[in-house]
Amino acid sequence: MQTTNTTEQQIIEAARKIFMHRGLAGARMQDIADEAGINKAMLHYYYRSKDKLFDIVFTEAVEMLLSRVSAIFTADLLLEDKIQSVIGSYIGSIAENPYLPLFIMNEINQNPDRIVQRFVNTPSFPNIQGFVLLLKEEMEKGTIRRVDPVQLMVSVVSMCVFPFVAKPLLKAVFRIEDPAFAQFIEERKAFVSSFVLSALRP
Amino acid sequence: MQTTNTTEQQIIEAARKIFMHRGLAGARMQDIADEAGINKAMLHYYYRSKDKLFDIVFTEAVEMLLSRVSAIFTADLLLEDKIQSVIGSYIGSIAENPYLPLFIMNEINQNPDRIVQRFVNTPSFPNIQGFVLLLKEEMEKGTIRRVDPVQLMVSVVSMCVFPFVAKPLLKAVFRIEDPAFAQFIEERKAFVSSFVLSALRP
DNA sequence: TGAACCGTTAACCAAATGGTTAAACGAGTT
DNA sequence: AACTCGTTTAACCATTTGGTTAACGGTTCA
Repeated sequence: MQTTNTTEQQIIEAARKIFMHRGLAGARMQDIADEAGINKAMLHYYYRSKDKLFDIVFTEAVEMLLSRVSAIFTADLLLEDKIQSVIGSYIGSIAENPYLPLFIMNEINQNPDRIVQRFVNTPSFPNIQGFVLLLKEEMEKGTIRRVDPVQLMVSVVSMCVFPFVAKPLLKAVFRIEDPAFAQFIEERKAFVSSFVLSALRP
Repeated sequence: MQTTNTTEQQIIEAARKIFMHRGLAGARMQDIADEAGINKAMLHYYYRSKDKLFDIVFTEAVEMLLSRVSAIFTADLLLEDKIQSVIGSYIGSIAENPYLPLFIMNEINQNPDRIVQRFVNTPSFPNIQGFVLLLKEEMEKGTIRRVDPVQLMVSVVSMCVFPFVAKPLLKAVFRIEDPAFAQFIEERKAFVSSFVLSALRP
């Protein structure tokens, strides 16, 4: 993300790129070194081991993803215009880092324990409770249909994130070529928000 | 899946299990051999190389996933009761093989070319066109709201599949423990169908 | 000038890993 | 009993890979 040029930074950036694309098991220390344009020994000089280096990249990635989820569930929306802008910027932010979700999903599945530890001290942990209450209020008032709040939240995230996770498969099944896929994503911003709002009509 | 006991079958079953959990890069031939309870050399005796063995497992998996997607987009539904049963059985079938989607998404991302070749000769390739026409008819008639058919289809698949792909993350974020997660999935069947139907109300 | 220090590198090492091979095994067959 | 032939195994091999080390080079500072 940053553009500093210190060796440490170069290594992290290279590691991020390689780990995100190939995963922990698929990444080679040599590839990371090459990507950073330095000697392999430097990786160990700055970050003792492959696991240590991976942990840094992974933690950072989780942080990034969670802060995005947080943003979407930040209170005082559900006002029709707000939900539109929030979903739009959510999809937009994933589009900037399309490999992030699959990377995280995959590594968490490989080693579910890792995430638990991360969570203990992650500051940007999504505040679910607030949003749930807000939803319940609206249902009480009758402004939206009664639905399970958690199911709803999972659905919104699903619709935003899944297209990126499944991109190559979707491209193949729906015969969408690459410039068209970008447009598909762009259109998706409007679609998802109107779809959700429509489903919530009382 | 099958319960035959021939060595060849045992190997495939073991390979399926290991590859699905660890991916191509993370899987070790020794682990597969151990899982099958045989010598490592047997793997090469029956299936020349790791890649060949992986291809078989992967192709089979894609077949499985696509046939499920196909099923959901098989014509003459959209009748309220039918959509409910189709989505229900779709989610149910994924629940029987919860690692399948993430496995495929991930491996396709690692090597997008693989899927293209597979597709040429896959019999159960989803017939999108028929479903799109059906949707357009209904929109014409005014029985459902006007939406982009592809966006809709992607949304349905997203809502059904994503919870399995993101399971560990969802469990952590929403504090759902394991028995409760199964119930969450069970409830999801009804939720998704009613959510979709509700969103499509004219 | 030269010692101390940090960043950097080439060469090296041990373990892991995919793959091979030659021999052994075992059920038919003659 | 001996021969055949598909199956199985232990031992082995070459390469890859994460990690280490010793030396090199520049900068600082006394």
